[in-house]
Amino acid sequence: MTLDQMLTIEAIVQEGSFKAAADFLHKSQPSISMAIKKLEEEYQIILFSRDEYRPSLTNEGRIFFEKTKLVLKEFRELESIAHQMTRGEEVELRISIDAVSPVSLILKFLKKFFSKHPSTRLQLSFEVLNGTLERLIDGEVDFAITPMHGRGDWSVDALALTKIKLVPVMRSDLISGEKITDSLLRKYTQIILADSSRHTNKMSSGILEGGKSITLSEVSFKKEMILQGLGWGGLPYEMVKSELAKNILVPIKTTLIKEHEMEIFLVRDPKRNMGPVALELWEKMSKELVRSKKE
Amino acid sequence: MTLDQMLTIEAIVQEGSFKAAADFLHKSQPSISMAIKKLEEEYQIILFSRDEYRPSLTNEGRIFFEKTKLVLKEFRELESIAHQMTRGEEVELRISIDAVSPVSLILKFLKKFFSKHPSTRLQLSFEVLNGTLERLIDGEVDFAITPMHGRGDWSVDALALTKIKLVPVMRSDLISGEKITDSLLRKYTQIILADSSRHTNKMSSGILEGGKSITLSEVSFKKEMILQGLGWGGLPYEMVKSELAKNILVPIKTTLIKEHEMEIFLVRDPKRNMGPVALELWEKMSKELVRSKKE
DNA sequence: TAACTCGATAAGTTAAATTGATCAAGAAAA
DNA sequence: TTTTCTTGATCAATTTAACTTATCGAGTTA
Repeated sequence: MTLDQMLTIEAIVQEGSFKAAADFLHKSQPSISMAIKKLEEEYQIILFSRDEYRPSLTNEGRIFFEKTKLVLKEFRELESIAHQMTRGEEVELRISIDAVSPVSLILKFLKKFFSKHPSTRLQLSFEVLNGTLERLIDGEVDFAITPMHGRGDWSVDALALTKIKLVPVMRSDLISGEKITDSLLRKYTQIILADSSRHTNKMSSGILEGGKSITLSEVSFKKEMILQGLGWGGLPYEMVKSELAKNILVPIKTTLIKEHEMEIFLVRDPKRNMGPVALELWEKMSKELVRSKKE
Repeated sequence: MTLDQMLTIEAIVQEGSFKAAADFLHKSQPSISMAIKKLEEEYQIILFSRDEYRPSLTNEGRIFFEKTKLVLKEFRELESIAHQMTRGEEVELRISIDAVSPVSLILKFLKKFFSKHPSTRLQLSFEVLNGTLERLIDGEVDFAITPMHGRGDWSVDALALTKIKLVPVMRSDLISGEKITDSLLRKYTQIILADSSRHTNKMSSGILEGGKSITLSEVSFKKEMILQGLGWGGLPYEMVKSELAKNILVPIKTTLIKEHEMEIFLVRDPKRNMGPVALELWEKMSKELVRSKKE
């Protein structure tokens, strides 16, 4: 069975006769007859009844054709993807986002951007610390959105998007007005996000030496644990803004642990060539996100 | 793009090299190289990277192959259906059931039967009066389960399955102990099931001449309307058993309108040849349904 | 009845797939 | 290290298949 045979069946059903199907497919009539005959011989079934003047699907032919339509549907989608690739358009764009990034801001932009590129599928993954850049270097994603953690040993193109404030917080009722010191903090558990990289060196950021700590992999879990009073840890300001205003959480400021700003970058691998959609994303992202920062 | 090319990609990915794929597909290595080369030229994309010792899917190749797998999945299902047809097994069996039939009894049997034939799909349709037989004669279904309405002008094979009692009923509070006569009945609306046939002569059964009537196409609606007191009409005894016992509905017996028994037949078109599954159904249905009638 | 349609068939042509042989390059084994 | 094996690309020769033209009988339309 070949795709040509399936297309032939479809053409016959659509056009109503072998000859008309031949014209439709720019082939000769015997070619159509042969294609169907071979298919019928292969499975020893009769697909079309030729008893009457107009050919009609037999019972088995009808069932066969129903399934054939599904195969052709998938096939045409594959063809469409292939043609999109021919034009150089990306079929999918994969972006790895670090957990501390201003996710809602970024998602808002991405949603708008990809609504203009409906044939390019966005695939997001969320990583922690080195995980984002590792995925970029490994070629698993096309872009990373992440802080750079001051290290320049990655050979990547980075584009500053926005700044976030990382605030160490804990529940206000845990300390009840007491002054927070490093030694006090050591009594409580520090909730730490685990570096999600797999083969580059694991790194850490803002860890208080000598204290108890719990490591986990999801920033939403981290916030939840801090809110439950299970410990303290750094979270993006935007994420804890309302809890700080309501005094549920309080910012921590000691000699070792304090809030600090981080620059979030859009990062790409210069060794890999970007398609037109990726290029447009790269250019629009800086403009639009800078503008939205002003608003 | 051909199916062979898709199968070739799959074989390369699966076997890990062009040569291994060639062996797997019982072809020569240049044949594999050519198949991929042609595909790559057609869409001007590179599917496999040959830079390293082992070939690996490129980024585009990976996306292409992901969709290819879906096409092949549908294709193999079609092949499976075709092979099933080669063996003579029915892929689907369509049965048209008349609304007055003991549906739950029949469905119970069919469920059991088709659980033993998982590759044969059951397709049921519900019709009224001549609709079932018309669909059989038109070749739209393989079997009809229906009463025969005494007419022998259908050239079909019929197998008596079971008997049902058709009881004319109405709401008890509408008549409040009054004796039911034909003239009394004419004051109320008769709820009639419409014959669902499309081109043979419409027929009717048990209609009281000279009375008001409403015609509808669903037996469940008919029961609902009678229960709501909107009129009277005949319903299968099994369907109104509990309402009769609770005296919500009462049976009607006049000179013209009274309960009568109907034989339900399994009917097939002798002109059409049955596959093995249909044959088994034909044979088992009489035995099993007769047995279950005794129970 | 004549002109036209339908699809099947046969013979001849053409295009395509396939193969075997060979090559250079990389990997594995001695 | 050298040898041997395996990787895929390439070329020419062969085989296979697909396709076309011409023709047929049967059924339809004017």
